[in-house]
Parts: sequence; C-alpha cells; structure tokens
Amino acid sequence: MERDISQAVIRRMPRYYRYLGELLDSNVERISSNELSKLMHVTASQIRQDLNNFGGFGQQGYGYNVKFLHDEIGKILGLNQMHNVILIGAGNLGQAIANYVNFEKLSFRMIGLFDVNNEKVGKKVSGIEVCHMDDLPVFLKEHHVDIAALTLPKDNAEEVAATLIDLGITAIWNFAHVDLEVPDNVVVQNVHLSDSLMQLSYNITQI
Amino acid sequence: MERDISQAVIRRMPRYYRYLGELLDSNVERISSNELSKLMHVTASQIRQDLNNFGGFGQQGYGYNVKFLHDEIGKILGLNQMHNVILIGAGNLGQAIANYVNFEKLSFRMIGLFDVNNEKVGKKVSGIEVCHMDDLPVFLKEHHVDIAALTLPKDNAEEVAATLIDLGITAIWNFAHVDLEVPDNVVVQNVHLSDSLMQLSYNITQI
DNA sequence: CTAATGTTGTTAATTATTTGACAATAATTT
DNA sequence: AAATTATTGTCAAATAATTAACAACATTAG
Repeated sequence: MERDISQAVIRRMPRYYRYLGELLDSNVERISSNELSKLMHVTASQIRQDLNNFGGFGQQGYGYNVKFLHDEIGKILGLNQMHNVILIGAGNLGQAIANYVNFEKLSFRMIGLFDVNNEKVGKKVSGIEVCHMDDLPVFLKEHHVDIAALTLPKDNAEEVAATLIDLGITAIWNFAHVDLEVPDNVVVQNVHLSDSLMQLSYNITQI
Repeated sequence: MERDISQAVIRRMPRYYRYLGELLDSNVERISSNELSKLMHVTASQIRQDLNNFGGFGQQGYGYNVKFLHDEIGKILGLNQMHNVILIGAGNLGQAIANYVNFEKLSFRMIGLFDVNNEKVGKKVSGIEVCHMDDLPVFLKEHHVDIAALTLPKDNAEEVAATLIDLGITAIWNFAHVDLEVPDNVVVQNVHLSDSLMQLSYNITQI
C-alpha cells in the first residue's frame, strides 16, 4: 500500500500517541506542531515530517485536532483492533507483564498463560489460570492469538519460539535476552532489560 | 576525555557484549569482524567502526581476542564496577525487576526497595525488605546509591523522580510510561513497555 | 625466510535522517 | 470583505549514520 516507513519514525509514533492522549485527557482541543514540539522536546519540523509519512492530518492556520490526530495515530499503530496475547513463562516478570497488559487501556488482552513448571500450573495470575506448555497446541487451535510474549530464561527461548512459530504464531514480544532467529514473516519486538541497564550504566560513567 | 559518541553506537554495545559473552562461554578464543558480523546480522564494517570509537582492540590478520574484547566493552559500559540500585514501587513489575537485577550476573546489586503502600512495606522481595518511602532520606544518607529504578504508576512518577533528584540521585531507570523532566546532570533510561508493544502492533499490521 | 592470505583501522562514498525554509492557504482580526 | 497572522505540507539543505574500499601490517603457509 504505502512505501516502507523507517523504524526511526515508527519508534516515535507511540510517543506522539501518548502525548496526544494526555492532551486529550486535559481537554485540549487543538495543537500546533510548534506547541507540541515544545512539549515533547523535538523539532516541529520532525513532527510534521513524521506525520506526513501517513497523511496530512493538520490544517493550515489551525494546527492539528487533538482527538482526530490521536485516533489516526491509533489506527496507524493498529490500536483500533483488539490483539489477543498469550504469555510463555509465568515467573516474576511474566506475572508482571500479564498484569500490565491487562491493566493498560490499550487494545491488548491477555488470554493465556503457559509455563513448564508444574508448581506454577493451575495458579491464577491476573484472573487467568496458568496452563502447562503441553496444552499450547490445543489452545492455539481453539483461540486466535496475535502475539506471544516470551518471559522465560534465555536458554529455552529459542526452542520455545520455534515451537510457537510452528504452531502459527507470527508476532513475538521477547523479554529473553537473546536475539531470536525467526523466518521473515515473523515479527519480533525485543525488550532487552539488561541492554537497557548497560546503556544507563554507560551514560552514568560519561558524566 | 573523548568526543561524544552517538547513542546509536551506545545502543549496540550491550549487544556486542552479550554475543562476546556467549562466545566466551563456548570457549571461542578469537573472532574476526567478518565472522561476528555473520553471527549478529550486521555489517563487519559497522562492528569495526563502532569498536574504533573506543580504541583499536583488534589485530590485523588475527581479528579480536574474545576475552579481551569482552572485558574492554565491559569497562566501556562501566560493568567493571558495582552499581547499587534501589527500586521505588514494589508492585508486580517492581518485584520482577528486583529479582531480575539480582539474578543477572552483571555488576548491579539491588540494595533497597521502597513503596508508599503499607500493605507492601515489611514484605520481603528477593531477600530485601520493602521499606516505606518515608525512610528514603535516611537510607540515602547511609547508603551510596547509583541508580533508582522507578516501577510505579505514571501519575506519581514525576513527583517521586523530583524527590529522588533532590536527595541526590542522578540516574533513573524509568518504567513509568511518562517522560521525566530532569536537570541536565541526571541520566534517565526509559523502558516504555507500552511503546514497545505499540511498535510491535504496527509491525504486525504491516505484513 | 619469503610469499600469500587475512584482517584491522581508517578514509571516502553512500545512504538515511533531521532540520530549515517557504509557498500555499486556512483562520482570525480589523 | 480585505488584510494580517498562523500554520501546514513539502522541498531543499544540512547533518548523521552506515557501508564500501583499501593501505598497512600481522599471521600463516610453503
């Protein structure tokens, strides 16, 4: 449909969405790229350039309608449709993520939790019973799943990812600190907490 | 000391560190930028360019000594010295992060957990007792703290960050999905999970 | 010990991203 | 209703990041 948009732009879109959401909550009706740029500490030019990758959402002499722009960015990000999420690895981080996903008022819904550890199976997290990994194939036949979150030790991550992909999963939110090797049709979004912490560590030592 | 190195480079350094660590575990003694590039799916040129921001760690005709390079990158990232971390907000995510930081074999040590919720105060997480936020000033007088992790709702984040900064904290690992406004001498590293999930959502819808 | 090979560090070229500038035009003011 | 002001969308310029090329030189092979 449209030409490929750089990930540099995509990374910024959720941030626009967030700020527009806050403006909406504060009942701000319109905003210019200039005002928004001051709020967000980016250039107005970048905001206009970014948005115009997807279409002209503003109006000369007026600026942008906050509600309209918020909705449009929501659509761009695919937040106008519900995404069913399952999670593999119901440890501490997994439980936190399960709660988080359900709590946030975005279009994501945690519908299944899985673990290999029998101590965790049967336990309820965020209102959902943890199932054994062996139940996954049946579950995936009975439910439409958009995203699998991987919150397990890195040693099992690659193997579990392969299983998930075999079973038809095409999007992985990966918290294991390993880079998964996946086919082209599978999207992986990494959250490498240790990388983040190391980056912070670097920036500390530079001041 | 050295010229400013772009964050694009810094973001890649932990990944090099990770791969070199794995090579080290597999008893690989030396590696060329070309071999590493194939492993990591980046160009050899980028690897050499990145590393040479910090010095010449390789040897012509030989490549890089894995252990040496791993150590050097560790030093660059500041992992040769222990960092004391405290955490504010002992909810699900906070507890997960507390365990995570202690578990990972990096140079970070969780030394204090704080919360405003009296139900959480006194509870032990990862061997550390949760204290009330009110105890923070005394704690910070008695302990050297390098990093504060913020795992609390966004509504309180800005205020708590201000308090921490007043008390002398200069590095924040921020999990609240809000962009903190801080003075120049304070470093903030954001982990915006919702942004990450939205980016994934975008990439799903594009295939 | 010499020649052939491999591989770095670095410079140059290319590509991508960001910023600046401004014509076009809508909104607002007079 | 005309004049002024505000602000976009977009093109061009500037800057930054990435990739390619290669001279220099260490290692390995003969």
